Amino acid sequence: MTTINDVARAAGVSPATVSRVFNGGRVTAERAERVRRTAAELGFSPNRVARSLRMQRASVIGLIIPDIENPFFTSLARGVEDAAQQTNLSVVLCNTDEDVDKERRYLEIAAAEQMAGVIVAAASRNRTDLSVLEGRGMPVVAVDRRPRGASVDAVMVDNQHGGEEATAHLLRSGYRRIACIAGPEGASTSDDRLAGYRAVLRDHLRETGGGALRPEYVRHGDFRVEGGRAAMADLLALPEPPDAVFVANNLMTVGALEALREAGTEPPRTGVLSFGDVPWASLVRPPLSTVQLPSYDLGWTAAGLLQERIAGTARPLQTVVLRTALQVRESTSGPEA
Amino acid sequence: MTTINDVARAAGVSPATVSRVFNGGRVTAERAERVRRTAAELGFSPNRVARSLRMQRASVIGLIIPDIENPFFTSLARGVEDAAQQTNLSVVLCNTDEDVDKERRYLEIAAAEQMAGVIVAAASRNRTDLSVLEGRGMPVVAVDRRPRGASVDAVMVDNQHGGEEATAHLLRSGYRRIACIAGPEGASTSDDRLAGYRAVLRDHLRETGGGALRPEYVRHGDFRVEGGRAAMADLLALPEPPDAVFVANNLMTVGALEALREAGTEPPRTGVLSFGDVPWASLVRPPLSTVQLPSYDLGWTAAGLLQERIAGTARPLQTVVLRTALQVRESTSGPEA
DNA sequence: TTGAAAGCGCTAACAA
DNA sequence: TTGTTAGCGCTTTCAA
Repeated sequence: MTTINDVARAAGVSPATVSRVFNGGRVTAERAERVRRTAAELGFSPNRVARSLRMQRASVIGLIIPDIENPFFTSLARGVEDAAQQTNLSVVLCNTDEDVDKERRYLEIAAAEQMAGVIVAAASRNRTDLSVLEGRGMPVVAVDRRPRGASVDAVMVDNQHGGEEATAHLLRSGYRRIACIAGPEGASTSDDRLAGYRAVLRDHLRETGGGALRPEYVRHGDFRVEGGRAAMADLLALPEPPDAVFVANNLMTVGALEALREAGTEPPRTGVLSFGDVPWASLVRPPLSTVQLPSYDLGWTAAGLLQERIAGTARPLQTVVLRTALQVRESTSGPEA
Repeated sequence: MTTINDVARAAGVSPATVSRVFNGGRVTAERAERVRRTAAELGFSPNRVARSLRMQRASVIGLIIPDIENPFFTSLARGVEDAAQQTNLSVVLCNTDEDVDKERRYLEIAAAEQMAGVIVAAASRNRTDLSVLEGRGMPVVAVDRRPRGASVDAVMVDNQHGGEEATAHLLRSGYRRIACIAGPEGASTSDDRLAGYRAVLRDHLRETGGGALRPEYVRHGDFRVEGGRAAMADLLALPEPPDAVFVANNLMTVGALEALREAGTEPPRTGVLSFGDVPWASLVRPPLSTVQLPSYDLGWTAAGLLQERIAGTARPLQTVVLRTALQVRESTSGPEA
C-alpha cells in the first residue's frame, strides 16, 4: 500500500507537506501540483484508519434503526445519506431488529470506532441506553423515537396529532366503533398515536353521551405484519367487532388487511386507516387512507442537526417536530359505502 | 477515554497482558480475572480504530448494493448481516443508487477504511471496476451480478433458468403473445432472464411453426417502478398488444400493473409474471405469480464465502448459483380465465 | 511555507 | 507466562 511517506519521498517533500496538500493546508501551488501528480501516479489514497486514530474521530456517522426491511426506515436512511454526502461523511447502517441487546452492541461499536456521530431510532423508549455515547461526548441525534432521559437533539413526528387527525377522520366518515391496533407498549411513537386516538374518541363520547372508551378495542401489536394480523383477528372475534380500525404502523396494516380478507370483509365496510404509508399502496384495493409520515425529511433533518453538533456549534438541545399529513382514500369512505 | 495503558497501570500489569486478555492470548486465570475486573471498573472498551491500524485490517465488511429501497436487497442484506454476526464482523451498508460513480467512491472508501472484505452487487456489469480492491488483495465477493472481468468469488441466481421457467409457464397457461419487460441492457441479471425468455419462446415457435420472435415485444426498463409503467404502456399501445408479460424485476412489475389498471385491463386476462417477489404480494389482487428469488440465502452464502477468504482459506475462485422457484398464483391463470 | 518529530491506542516480535 | 518496545499511517505542533 502506498503511504503518505512514499509520496513524500517520490515528490521530494516532507510527509507533512503531502498531508497539507490533501487537507487544505498552505502549500505553494507548484509543490502542491507536484505532490498531487506523484500521488496520482503512485495510486495513493489516504489511509482513513490512521487518519481517524490521529484525529480521534472518523468521518463516518452511524445510523441505527430497528428494521431495515420497513420502507419507513429505508426512506429515512436515504434522507440521512443524501444530507451526509454534502459534507463527505459516509453513513454506516446498523439494523437492531428492535432488539435492545443488538442495539447496545452497535452503540458500543459506534463508540469504539470513534464515529463522528450517531443517529438512532431507538429500539425501546425505556431500555435503550445512550449513555455509552453521551459519556464520550459523542454527538447523538434521536430520530422518530426518543429514549427516556436521553439528553440529545431529536427529530420527531407529531404522533399525537397524527392519531387525533386519523381518529377524527374516521368519526367524520361515519364509523362509530373505532378500534386501535397500537404498537408495543413503551414505544413512544405508538403511545402518542394511541393518546391521540383516545383523546379524540373521549371527546366525541362526551359530546354525544356515548358512554366510555372500550378498552377491548385497543390491542397492542409488535409493529410487524404478524402482530397486525393477530390483533385484527382478536378484534373480529369480539361479540361486537369494531366497524373501523386505526392501525399504528404500516406493516401491521398489511397484517390487518389480510385478517379482514380472511374474515370475508373488506374496507371500507370496515374502515382501515394506516399510520404510515404502506409500500406500493397504489396496488392495494381499495386504495388505503393513510397518515403520511415525513420519513425522508426526518432523516435529512436529523443529519443536519448531527452535522451541526459535529462541527461543534454550541446551542441548547433541540427537538424538531415534523407534522404528518392525512391522505384520504377509499378505505375509510364510510360503513355504508 | 480509557485506554489499554490505563487498565494496565490500574491492574498492575503490562499493556500487552491486557491486550492478551481481550484477544485470547495466554494469561494466567488470576491475572486475567483482575484485568477484566479493572477494565469493567474503568469502563474500558478497546479502540477499534487503533486496532485496525495496527492489524492493517478492520473488523467490518462492506456491503455495496444498488438500491436500499428494493426489498430484494434489504432481504439480501439481512442474510449478510446474520451470517456476519457469527464471526463478530459488523456490516456497513452502502447504497449506490445504480450509479457507477457513487459506487466507485464507496469502493475507495472500503479500501481506505481497510475493511476486512466487501460484498458487492454491482451497479453495472461493464463499468463497475473492482480493481481498486483486487489490487490491494482485499477479499471480494460479487453477489447477484458479476462485473465482467472481475476475478472474484460470486453468488448468483440462475436467471436464465428462471426466465425459461417463467416463459414456459406462460405458454402452458395458454398465452401466445408473450412480451418481456427486461432491465437495463448490460445488466447481467436482466440479460440472462431475457435469454431464458427468448430460448423458450424460440423453441416454441419452431415447434409450432409460429414464425419468428417479435422484437417489439421486448422492452428495456430501468428496474424501477416508473420504467415498468412506461414499458407496459408502450406494449399496450402496439397494434397487437401482448396477452401476457414477463417482467424482469419486482419494482417494474408494480409499474406494469399500474399501467394495466389505467388501461382498464387486469391479470389474468393479460397475464403478469414477476421475476422476484413483489412486497406485500398478499395484498395485490389478483395474487401475483412470481419467480421467487433466494435473496436472503444469496446474502448468507456470500458472507460465508467472504469469511472463508478473509480467514485466508486458499481455494480456487468459485461461483455458487442458487435456483429460483416458480410460484404460480392467479395472475397467470390464462387469457380465457 | 516547510520539515522534524511526537504520538494517537493498539498488537506482535522478541527477550526475559 | 510476562514485559519491553517498535511501529501501523497519519496530523499537528514547533522551530526554522
